[in-house]
Amino acid sequence: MSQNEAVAALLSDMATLLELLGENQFKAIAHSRASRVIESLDKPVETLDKAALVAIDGIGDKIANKIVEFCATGRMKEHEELAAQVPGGLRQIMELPGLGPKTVRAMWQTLNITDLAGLRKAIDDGSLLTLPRMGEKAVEKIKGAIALGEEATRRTPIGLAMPLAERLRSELLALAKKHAKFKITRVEIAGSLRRGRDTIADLDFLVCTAGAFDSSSKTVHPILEEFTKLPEVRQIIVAGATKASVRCAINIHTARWKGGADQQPAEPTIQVDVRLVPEGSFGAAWMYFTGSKDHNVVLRQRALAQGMTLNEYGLFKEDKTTDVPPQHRGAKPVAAATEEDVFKKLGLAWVPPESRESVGEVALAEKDSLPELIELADIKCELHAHTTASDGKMSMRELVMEAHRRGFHTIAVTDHSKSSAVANGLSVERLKDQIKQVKQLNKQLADEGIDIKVLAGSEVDILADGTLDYDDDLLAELDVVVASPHVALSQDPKTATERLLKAIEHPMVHILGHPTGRLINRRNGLSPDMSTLIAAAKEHDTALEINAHWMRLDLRDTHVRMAVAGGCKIAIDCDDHDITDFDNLRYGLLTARRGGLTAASCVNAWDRKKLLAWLKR
DNA sequence: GCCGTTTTCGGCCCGACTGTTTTCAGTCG
Repeated sequence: MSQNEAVAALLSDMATLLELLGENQFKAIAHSRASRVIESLDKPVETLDKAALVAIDGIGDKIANKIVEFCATGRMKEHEELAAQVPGGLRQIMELPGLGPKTVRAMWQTLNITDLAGLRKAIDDGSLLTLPRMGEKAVEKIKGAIALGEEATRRTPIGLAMPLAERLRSELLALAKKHAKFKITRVEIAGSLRRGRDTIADLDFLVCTAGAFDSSSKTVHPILEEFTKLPEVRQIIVAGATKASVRCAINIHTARWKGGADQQPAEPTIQVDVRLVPEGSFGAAWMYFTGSKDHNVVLRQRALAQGMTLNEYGLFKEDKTTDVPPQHRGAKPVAAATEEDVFKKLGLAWVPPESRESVGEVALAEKDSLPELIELADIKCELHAHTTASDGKMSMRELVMEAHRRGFHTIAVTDHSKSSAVANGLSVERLKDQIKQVKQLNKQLADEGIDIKVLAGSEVDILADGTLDYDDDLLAELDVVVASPHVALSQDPKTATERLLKAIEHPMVHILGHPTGRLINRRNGLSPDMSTLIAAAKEHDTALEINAHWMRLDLRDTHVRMAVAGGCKIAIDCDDHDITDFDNLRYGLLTARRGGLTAASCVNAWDRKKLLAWLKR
C-alpha cells in the first residue's frame, strides 16, 4: 500500500467514525473529500510539505497537519483517539447498503449493537423493531443486505462491466423499439464506466424520452418496469417514475448451480441504475450521471457563483424568491440539451469524461488548455505480444496478420524469457532461432506485398535482484526489449524500487512492462516509489507500459498522470496471448486518457520511422 | 473541517425513492 492509499484510508475511516459519533456532518464530509483528493493525487503525499498540502483544494490547515504527522511518524493521533471510542464491528454494519450513520448509531447507542453478530441477534429477537422508523420492511432489507455480504461492495473489473453494459444498452434500445409509444430517443452509458475507471461499483444508464414525463408521479414508468423484467435482473432495489435500481447477474450464461442450496456459491452481480429524463435535459443529465461526484460539486458551486443553479434537468438562472426547483416551475434553462452547451454557459471548454475527477480539470477547462487526449485511432503498433513459442495461442504468422488487419504498421514478438518456466519461456537457443524466424517472416511479407514490420523482441523477466534474464550480448540482437517483473511481487517498496530502477537504467531495455505486477481484485503487486522510477525513466529514455489487459491496467491511472507530468514516454500494449486480447486496447486507452496522455508521448502512436529510430537509440 | 467574483463567518450540490409517517427522515448517487 502506498502512502497515498494509507492516508486516504485513514481519512476515510475518520469520516466514518465522525459520522458514527454524531459529530458535525460537514466535518465528516470534509474528511471524506480529503480522502478522495489524496487517493487521486498525482504525487507521493510524503514528498509534500505542509504548504504544498494546504495549496491542494479540499485540504486545509488541520488535515494537512494530520497528514504531515502520519508521514513523519506512521501514526495519526486523532484517528487513534476516534477509533478508541467506536466499536470496530460497526464499520461492517455501515457498509451494508441501505444503512447509514444515523441508523447504525441508533443501533449502537440504544441496543448496544456493536458488530454483525449483534445485529443478527437483534433481528432474531425482534429488538431491532423497537428503533424509531424501523418496521418489518426495513428489517427484511437489512437481512437481505447481510445475505448479500461482500458481494454488495465488491467493485467489478471494467473488462467484465463493459460487455455487460453494452449488452444491457442494446436490450434497453430493443425495449424502446418494441414500445415506440414511450418515445425513447437515447440510451447512454454514464457513471464511472463512461469515465473509464479500472473497476466499476455500479452501471449507470441514462434514458431520454420525448414522451410524457412526470417526475412527481407515484407510479413506476412503464419503460423502467420493462427494464426490471430483463432476464439478467436478480433483485429490484427501487423503481419509480424516473429511476430504477436493480442487481444484475454479471455472467448470465454461467450454468445454474446443481448442488445443495446451502452450498450454492454467491452469483456475481452488479447494481445497475437507470434514470429517465426528458429529451431536452439530455446534456445536463448525462453530465450529472457521469460524475464524478466531486466534479459535479465543483460545477454546481461554479454555477451558484455565477447566479445560476445546475441539476440534472439543466442550468437555470437562480431565483431566490422561491423554493420550487426550476424544472417544476416551468423555468426555461440557460443550457440543458447538450453537454457542450452546459459547459459553455459555465464558461468552460467541454471536459472529456475520463478527466472529470476533480483533479484540476475545471481550472484547465476555464483557460481552454485541456490536453488533447490520445484516441484509439492514434494507436499504430503493438510492442508486447506472445506466440505459441511461449504461452500464446497464436502462431507468429497469425499474430502478425491480426496486427496487419487492425491497421498496425509494426508488431513486436515478445515471448517470455528462460526463467518463466511455467510460461514456456525461451531458452537462449530458442530465442536465437526465433530471431531468425522473424527475419525470414519479414522477407516473406515483403515478397507478398504485405506492409507490416515484425520486430524480434522479448518480454525479459526482471529477476528479484533486478538483473535481466538474458545476458547483454543476446539482448543486443533484439529490436525491442520489454522488461517485466513476474516473480517476487511481495517485495517491500524499497527493494522493489531498486529492482525496477536497475531495469529502467539498463541500456538495452526499451519498455518497463506492467511495472507493479498487480492483478485487479487478486494481487496488489509491488509498491515502488513511482516518482523515483519516473525520473529515471525520463533520464534513460525508457518507456513505461500501460498493460491494457483489464485484469492488469498497470500502470494505473494515477501513475500515468504522474508519468505524464514527469515527461515520460508511455507504451500502451495489449500483452496479446490470444487473438481477442487485441480488443483490450480500449481499456488501456481509457486508463491513458484518465492520466492525461497525448499521442505525442505515446510510442505506439508514432509512425514507423520515428518508432524504429527510438528503438535503435 | 473547508472556503471566499457578496463572505474570515456562516454557509456547505441537488433530487429521487422508500418506509414509516400523518409531513418527513434517512439513504443514495
